[in-house]
Amino acid sequence: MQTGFAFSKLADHLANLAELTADDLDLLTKMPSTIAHFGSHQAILRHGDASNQCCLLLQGYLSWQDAYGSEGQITSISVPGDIADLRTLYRPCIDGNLIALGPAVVAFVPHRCLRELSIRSPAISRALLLMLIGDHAIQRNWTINLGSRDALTRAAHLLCEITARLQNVGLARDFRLSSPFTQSDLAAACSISPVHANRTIQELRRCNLLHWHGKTLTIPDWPGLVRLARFDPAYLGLRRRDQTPQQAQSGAARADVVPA
Amino acid sequence: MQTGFAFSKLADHLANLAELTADDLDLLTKMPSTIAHFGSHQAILRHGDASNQCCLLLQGYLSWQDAYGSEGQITSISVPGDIADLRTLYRPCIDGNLIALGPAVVAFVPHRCLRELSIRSPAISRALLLMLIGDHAIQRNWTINLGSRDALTRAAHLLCEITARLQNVGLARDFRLSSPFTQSDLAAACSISPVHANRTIQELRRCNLLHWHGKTLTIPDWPGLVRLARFDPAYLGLRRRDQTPQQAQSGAARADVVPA
DNA sequence: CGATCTGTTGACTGTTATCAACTCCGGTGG
DNA sequence: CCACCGGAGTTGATAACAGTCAACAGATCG
Repeated sequence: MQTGFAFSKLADHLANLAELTADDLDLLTKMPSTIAHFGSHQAILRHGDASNQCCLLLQGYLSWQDAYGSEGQITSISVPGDIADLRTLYRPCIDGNLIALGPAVVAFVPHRCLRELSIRSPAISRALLLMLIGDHAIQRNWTINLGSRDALTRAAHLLCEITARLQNVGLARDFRLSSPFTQSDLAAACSISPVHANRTIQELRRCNLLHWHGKTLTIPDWPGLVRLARFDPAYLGLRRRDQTPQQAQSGAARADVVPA
Repeated sequence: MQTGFAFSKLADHLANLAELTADDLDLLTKMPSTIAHFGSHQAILRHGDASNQCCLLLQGYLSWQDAYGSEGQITSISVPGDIADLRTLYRPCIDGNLIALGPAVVAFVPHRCLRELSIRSPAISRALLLMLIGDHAIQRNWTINLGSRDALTRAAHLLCEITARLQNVGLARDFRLSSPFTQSDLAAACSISPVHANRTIQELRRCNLLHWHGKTLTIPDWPGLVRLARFDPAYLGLRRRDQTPQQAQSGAARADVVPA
């Protein structure tokens, strides 16, 4: 399903939300954009900025933080194929700081182009709207995560979410994902202290649910992690288009989840 | 700004999001709906339900909870004029439980009618989209609230948000609001235990930031509460259409906020 | 090859959860 | 009219989870 052009991850993501035709994909390839590279913890957008373009993530991870000093709370994370600031297409104000977690490659697309694209392709217009709704559902799930889980299950749930979203765009198929972010980043996303994040990760390692060495992270026991986190991917709202063996395994794992 | 018909609060809300003409308001008054009353802690929608209508709140409060047993985490609260399940208009699946906090009056409007309305009035279509984006922003703010504040400031921030949103539709202008919900409800919304919620409320009372007797709640020192909670209403995304004395006071209070 | 960032560990503190008992209030039925 | 009942609010004692401080080890990079 790798289409080989810069927006292939975005195409995967959109195709998981709505039925896209070859014409729709063709329109995507012709979309003009500016490619930019960012270093770890570099700010891409800052609170109060004006914006007339969207930030499409091609490689790496981005995070929204409410403060860009040292350890501002992370309110969401973007993976490749995401449009991190899609909402600015509809309300062009930046109420947070968009920070790269590790090196990242992004494509800036003018709002104007996305609006033209929406007019020419109802399917893409619909997919963008569903992407917005999906972001909302993810945000609601973060509220649940912070509100009703302890540090261990919170971290486990976050890892499940990131992995599932990566698999959605063809990454992390073997439960091995690049992890350029630091333990402090994980702490900021789970709202725990960096020290406690460290101990939490050690606990996950001890349970053989996580290997994290250097900049690679592997999940040796996906069903186990899913069970611990009580992770149910339904909220991601994906059509689960291409059922690969890995996704079948993930599906089987889901059946293992103990009902709340 | 009370227009005197059933949807007046919705009209207020929409008008705060986009410029509405007399024709737009006229279309609203003609919208068919079914009125229903719900008792305290009664479920309006349940996880997994199918839905072909939206639930517009006329009176009272609604909450989304992830479990409807006893004390499931509350992920958001609706005030009059809100369409609690607006997202089902775009993706018709219910991923949570919609519960009344105290007695509530709602109007059910078929999705079909809202879609026709959107087609006939671009302004209302736009306002609905901005309402969705606004809900998203509120959700993001709940993530921040749970992630970066302690019990006292969390409760204070929630009170500020509810008050500001009520004022947005012409309620609680004198910082006196009906509070049919229990301390346990507040606890579920702040993700603290009911016992600790009680102690937190007492602390707010001791600081003269809150009077809560019976089913009425008053805020004697709005600037003080805003300062404690570091509440900045900007995220609500309102056009702040009708500047009343009370709202002017609120604006002055906002200037008092200590920068983060 | 030192500077700096990240990860790791131990000791201590503090906020919040949990448990249990009790009060207060509004309603309900005898 | 009163006794009773259940839900909500209140209080104290104790325990668990997580935050903070401080020091050090290891890696990475100029």
